[in-house]
Amino acid sequence: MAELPPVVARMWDREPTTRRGPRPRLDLATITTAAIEIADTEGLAAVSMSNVAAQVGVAPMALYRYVGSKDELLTVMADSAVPPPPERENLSWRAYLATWTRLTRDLLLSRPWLLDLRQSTPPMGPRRLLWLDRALDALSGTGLDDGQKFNAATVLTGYALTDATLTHSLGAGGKELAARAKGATEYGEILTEVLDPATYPALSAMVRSGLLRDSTGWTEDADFRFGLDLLLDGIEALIARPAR
Amino acid sequence: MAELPPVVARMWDREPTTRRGPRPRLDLATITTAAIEIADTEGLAAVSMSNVAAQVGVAPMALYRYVGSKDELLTVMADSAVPPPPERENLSWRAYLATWTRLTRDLLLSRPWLLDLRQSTPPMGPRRLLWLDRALDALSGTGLDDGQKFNAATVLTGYALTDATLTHSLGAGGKELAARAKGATEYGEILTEVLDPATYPALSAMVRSGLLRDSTGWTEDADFRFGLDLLLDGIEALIARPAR
DNA sequence: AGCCTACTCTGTACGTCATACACGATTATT
DNA sequence: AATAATCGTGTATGACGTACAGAGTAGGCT
Repeated sequence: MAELPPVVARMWDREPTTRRGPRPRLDLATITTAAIEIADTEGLAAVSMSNVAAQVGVAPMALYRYVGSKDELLTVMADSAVPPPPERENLSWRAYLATWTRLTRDLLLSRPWLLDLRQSTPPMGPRRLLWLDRALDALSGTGLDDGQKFNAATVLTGYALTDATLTHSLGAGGKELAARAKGATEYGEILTEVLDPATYPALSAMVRSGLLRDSTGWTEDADFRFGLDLLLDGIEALIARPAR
Repeated sequence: MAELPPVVARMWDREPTTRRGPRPRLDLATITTAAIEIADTEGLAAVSMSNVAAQVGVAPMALYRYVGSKDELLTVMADSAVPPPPERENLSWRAYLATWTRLTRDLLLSRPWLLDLRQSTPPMGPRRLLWLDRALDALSGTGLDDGQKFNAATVLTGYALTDATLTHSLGAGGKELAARAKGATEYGEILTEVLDPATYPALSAMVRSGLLRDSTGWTEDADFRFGLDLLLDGIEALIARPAR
């Protein structure tokens, strides 16, 4: 019976139940909720130990009774911010994974600070693992082997992440940029300004033909579906293939 | 003629050439190189304005003559750390994009701090855009429209990123974790310990059947190729399709 | 009942960080 | 030669993460 790292133990409520001293006035969930609320409203930068402590009405150092470090808090946040995965109903694997991926992306767009939170460890929280489980489960009747299923889930997660990053950085990030510089500074205009057609032939042709002028048209939902179908087609082809 | 945001102007050497005061003792490139060297050897956390300034032999505040903020420095680093893309030679689009994606992943693994550097703005530096250009160029004979080409490049980038993140977090990140807790704490063992088969049926079955026991076997190169082929198959199918 | 001990929260303190500001030195332009 | 812009430095500020010591609290033991 291996010993769990402390964060993991806390995330899974594996702390010993009977304790000695004064009854704790908080629990990890309250702290996490407060931190998430701050991140939602004021951004990840505003999530400081002081701010979180103030939010739950406690001295900053009190948080360290529940969390080993700020990094741990962020790790827990990254899991707690995730809602339960969608129900399978009686969807085909393909339909299920399509909404699974879409919801992943929507989550990342609704809580963009999750994008800033680089996970330096693989997912180990209950909620993220639940999502993973459901994706694997959806593929269970397909004859894929474990590694293939796992990789498929990885690819879909990655796609949601990339798409969310791009969409968000062209939306909000673009506005930040535009605010910083005086003139009109849409992404496309910057590229037009800067690209030399000789060294960037394909890209500058594309820019000049207008693709990036208005950020709609390639940040649209249709484009997300396009890439998603690409991936699902690939998986489908793999399933149809005899063996590896 | 739009006005460029200051970082962009600096990255593209669009600064006015004749200046008044004393001759600058540095330039952006030296600073960036020094910062990258620190990040390579001591990690991104060691990249502080003080450290970078010390590395180039200058007072911390001097850096602000070349860079508006630390964030800007990181943005420039993220571009400068990228080598030139591979030559097209006479490779098929598929072969080219395969090595293109693989090299992207290899770069991220060799400079893992790039993974920590979340880009809150779309790529605007000369080197990253060069990679983008080459990917688009490789698809130029395929009949895909601009949006499709762009999305294809996005998907491949995202895959490289996801794979690198996973591989890295299971390699180095896993070791960090194991160092923090006393016992043997391989990822698989943690999951075995923590997962309830009732609520995590698919995942716990997979874990118990041994997939994640040794991290080789699904961090291997074969698995990278697997996902990559998945994506390329998808793109190929799209090309073969009559129209959209 | 009463002591011990583990645990909770607080206050203070330290080192690090990004960066604002004012200054003297330097150089191209007038 | 005078002006004005630019460079590098030194100092200062406020925020941050967290180490540490201590005071209060309550369960487990005798």
